[in-house]
Amino acid sequence: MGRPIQFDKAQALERAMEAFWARGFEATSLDDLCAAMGIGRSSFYRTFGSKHELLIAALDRYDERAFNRIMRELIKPRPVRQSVAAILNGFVDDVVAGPGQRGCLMGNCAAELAPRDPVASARVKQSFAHVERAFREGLSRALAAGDTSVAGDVDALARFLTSTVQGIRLIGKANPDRDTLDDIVRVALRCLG
Amino acid sequence: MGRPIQFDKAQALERAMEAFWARGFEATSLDDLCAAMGIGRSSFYRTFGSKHELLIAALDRYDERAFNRIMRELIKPRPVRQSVAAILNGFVDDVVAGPGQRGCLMGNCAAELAPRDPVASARVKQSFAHVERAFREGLSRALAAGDTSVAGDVDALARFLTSTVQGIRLIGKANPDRDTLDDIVRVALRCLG
DNA sequence: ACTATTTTGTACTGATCAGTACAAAACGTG
DNA sequence: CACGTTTTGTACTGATCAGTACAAAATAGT
Repeated sequence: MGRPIQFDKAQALERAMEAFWARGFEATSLDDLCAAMGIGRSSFYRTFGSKHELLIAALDRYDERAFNRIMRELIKPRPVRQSVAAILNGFVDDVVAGPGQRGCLMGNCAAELAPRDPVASARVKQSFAHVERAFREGLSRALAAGDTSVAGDVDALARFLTSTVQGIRLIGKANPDRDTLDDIVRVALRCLG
Repeated sequence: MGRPIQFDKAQALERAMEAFWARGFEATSLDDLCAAMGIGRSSFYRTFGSKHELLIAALDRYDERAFNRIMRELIKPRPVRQSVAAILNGFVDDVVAGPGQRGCLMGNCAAELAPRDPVASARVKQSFAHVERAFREGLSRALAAGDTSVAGDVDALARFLTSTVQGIRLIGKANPDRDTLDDIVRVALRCLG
């Protein structure tokens, strides 16, 4: 009963996530968001509450995507070193070929909003922890299965790889040059043991 | 002749740099800046031109500091591996003990302003290039002098270390935990050869 | 067709923003 | 002490911001 909703909530959230990703939180106005989502202000506030709540929802969506993207590579049946290389090279490909200079939404929010937005900061921290966990589980499973393509402290390696992903994406945002990023990946892979 | 200037321009720029560092560009209002610098709006515009010009001046100042900080360690007479370790551990110390969650001003500006501010982005890119050059020259000099504490492609190592510094500082901004950052440094140092 | 209910479009609100106008203040010089 | 010159404090401007108010529109049930 009542007037039916005329837009898809999930799709609108996806568009909002991309808008925040491309321009950041403060620089994306509500008019920008409404235009990107294809809805009016009324529908916006009724559905998403506030600009800040929308950001948090977008971060949650992004976090899920990021975790799955990494996990999908790590569970492939091959030496885990190859999986890690595929993950890092995938981010390099995004920087060079994807929509320009977006970086990582989580990294962007860490840079822009920490420490003045504790709620967003907590999501960023949580997302980094998820990425770290994905790497840790992937490496750990590989080691337990006798994979000799990596060696060393799995916890430390997972943290290092999380940092390396952020480093690559941030450097790539300022300087989207494949040679530079390839160099970074090549050296980073040496750390696997 | 005329009324004398009642503030120190260099000190005011220093304070402005710290304000941008702590809060970012958009989130730091002109009132914030004037308060931090201890001057009024008239003096501000007469001396620095605009908020954006002030940011660029602050970035230049920061770049010089960052380059010197890294160079100072690298020219010390000791295995270059120790210098690199001192540099990375120095950033970890900053994250853990310094004023909270500022990250790197250049990294923050890359995340917040690229790609919509080409002037600021160019300074960020330039600063990353300076850091890369500092590492490259330090490593290169060490190798030429027979230092066996590193091995491999000096260009690639310099790029990797630049990325690692950004990774550490960004991860540290979201999660200022010494154990995590120590792990990252420990693994990164393995990449030196 | 009329009512109750929900969504939508649009005009509005008060706050805040970067930047400007302008007069008062503080100097050196005569 | 008066004048030219430069700096300073403050009030102002128009634009833009996030969020709200409210009536019109679109449905289901009667």
